[in-house]
Amino acid sequence: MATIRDVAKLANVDVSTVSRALNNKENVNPDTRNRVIKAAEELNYQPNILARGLKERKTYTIALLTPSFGTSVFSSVAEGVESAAREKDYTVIICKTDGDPAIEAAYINKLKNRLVDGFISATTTTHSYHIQSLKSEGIPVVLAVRTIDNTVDAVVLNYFKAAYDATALLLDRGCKSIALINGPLDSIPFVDRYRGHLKALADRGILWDDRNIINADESSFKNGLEAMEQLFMDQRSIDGILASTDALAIGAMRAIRKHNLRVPEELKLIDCTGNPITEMLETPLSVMEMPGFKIGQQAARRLIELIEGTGDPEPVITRFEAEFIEREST
Amino acid sequence: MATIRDVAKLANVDVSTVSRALNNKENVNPDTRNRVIKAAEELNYQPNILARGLKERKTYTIALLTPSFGTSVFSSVAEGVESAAREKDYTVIICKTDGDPAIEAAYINKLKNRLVDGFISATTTTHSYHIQSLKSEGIPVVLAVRTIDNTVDAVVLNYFKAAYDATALLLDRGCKSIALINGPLDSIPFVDRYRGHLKALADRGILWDDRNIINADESSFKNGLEAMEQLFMDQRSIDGILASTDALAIGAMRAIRKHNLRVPEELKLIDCTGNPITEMLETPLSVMEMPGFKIGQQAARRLIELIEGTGDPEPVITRFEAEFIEREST
DNA sequence: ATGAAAGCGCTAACAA
DNA sequence: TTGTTAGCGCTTTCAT
Repeated sequence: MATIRDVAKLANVDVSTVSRALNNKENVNPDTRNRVIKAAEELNYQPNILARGLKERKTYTIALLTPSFGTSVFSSVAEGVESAAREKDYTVIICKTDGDPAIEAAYINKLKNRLVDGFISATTTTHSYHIQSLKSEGIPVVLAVRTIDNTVDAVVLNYFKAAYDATALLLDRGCKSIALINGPLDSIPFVDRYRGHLKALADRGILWDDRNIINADESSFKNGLEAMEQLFMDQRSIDGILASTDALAIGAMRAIRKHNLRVPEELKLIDCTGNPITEMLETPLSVMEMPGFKIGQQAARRLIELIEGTGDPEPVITRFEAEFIEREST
Repeated sequence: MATIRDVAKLANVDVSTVSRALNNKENVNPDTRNRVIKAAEELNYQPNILARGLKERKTYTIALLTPSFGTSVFSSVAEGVESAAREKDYTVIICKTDGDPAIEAAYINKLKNRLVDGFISATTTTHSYHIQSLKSEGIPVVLAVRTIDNTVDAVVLNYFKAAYDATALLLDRGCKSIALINGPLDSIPFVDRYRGHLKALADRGILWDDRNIINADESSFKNGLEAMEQLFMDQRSIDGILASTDALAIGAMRAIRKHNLRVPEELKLIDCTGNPITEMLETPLSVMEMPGFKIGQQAARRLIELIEGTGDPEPVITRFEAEFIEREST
């Protein structure tokens, strides 16, 4: 593996000149620069990123903290992060935390010491202690999917509007009694959806029934299924469902199928996340699609701005809008 | 951020002693070691991995080359890799290649220069040039999901047996005419499944109909759907389907649903991959489950063996067996 | 415009 | 057992 020294020798200059030439610094004779570049090419020289990082105190790598990759919006977010990072010639380290604060803390503690230049935290969970402390140590962080407060950069969906619009749409389609299958209210995205749903109802002068709103402990298939079963048990004639996430929606669909209700004739459902999988189900779901890829991409771009000191030094919260995609559940 | 020097100063020893004490080397006085450890803790000292890597020519980082994370077995593989790597205190860099050899080559070229200690290539595609060249440069590589040949380490499923057993099972359940919806035959896993399927048929003395075997260009939802439509168009009375991957199976189910066939009464289906999502579908699929997580885990463990020079120096191909999980499609 | 030299934080060979 | 020292490959003052 060729080092800067080999290039210097071949080009008949000092290593410092090679460094200058290859990094497009001022004050290097065009001829010399060309000679250096040619030598570098000839030797297929690749700078040692460790050595450079040690000197520059910069690694051109970022860490992505995320609970999992599987069938959730986080896989799209991860793909977006990777894509934007690669564009800028950054590399991304994955840190699967299972949503466990201890694993998150261990990762942060290990990596912040000069193995990464910054962190993206993509999660819906609520604890924020480690993120805050990172922030206070001056290490660049950006949140994806959720916000904490206005002091830390974040890239999220306009959850409020997505839920508002979905509810309004269900109403427009003639639904008389709509239920919300939501996640835990200790997470801002779920709170916002809850509020959006209620506001849409209120704006139409509809009184809501608390029993039609289920804030499950967890956004999972099982919880979606159970929530729907509970709705059935209550014997009320729900004809519209707003599900906050894919897992919740898919779980609900399973219960609906078991009870032999026809979708969308007897019951309409809108899913507020809409990963690609929702298109492939036996009953393709109508969704307010959350652009996970774009969110990841923007989070990475913003993080790199923060790292490189370009762009707005003040925290910025970017909100994407969901797009309604009508399929067969409405 | 505390450096080794700070620790040395606090413990009143030389930096080399600190290094020895913290790395559990021989020949260090227990008292001194304790003093050093205490000082390190007090300062929350974390060794600078770049500096150590520069010296040791080792980064404790591995690269995972994979086409995508979304709804495919690769997300499980990635989770397995991350898990095993974290256990050994390694870190993993994700390299999403979209299956594009050029992106793969770019990643390899960038990272092999001392940013990673080795590579895991998780893909089903067929080209292997870059992997071979890595191997020939003496850089540790392990394949996951597919094999190339016996010269490079790999962790795979026993695809042959999975397809054989699934076919036999369908036959045992009374299917008279079974179709195989498979991926492209330039990929070893698909070839093996093809052979397993045929062998099971042959062992029962069943003549197969070539029209019942569809080797799609790509393992996608769309191809699964189209394959199934084609099977319907041929007007033959298929009563069993063996689908090689989730996407293919889910696509097939969509077509089956459209044609209003009852599953499993009129048509039984076994999916040969079985990611968690297949459990959540409206018709939960019976699967020969491919343990993606375990495969990723084992690939990472083997790679670390290779990196650290422990374990068998000869290439080893590990084959996991699929497990039949009966759900509602059989 | 170029070279000499220091130093990033660590490990390890050698000396004491 | 511990300290001294060199050096990993690079960037960047400071001289020239």
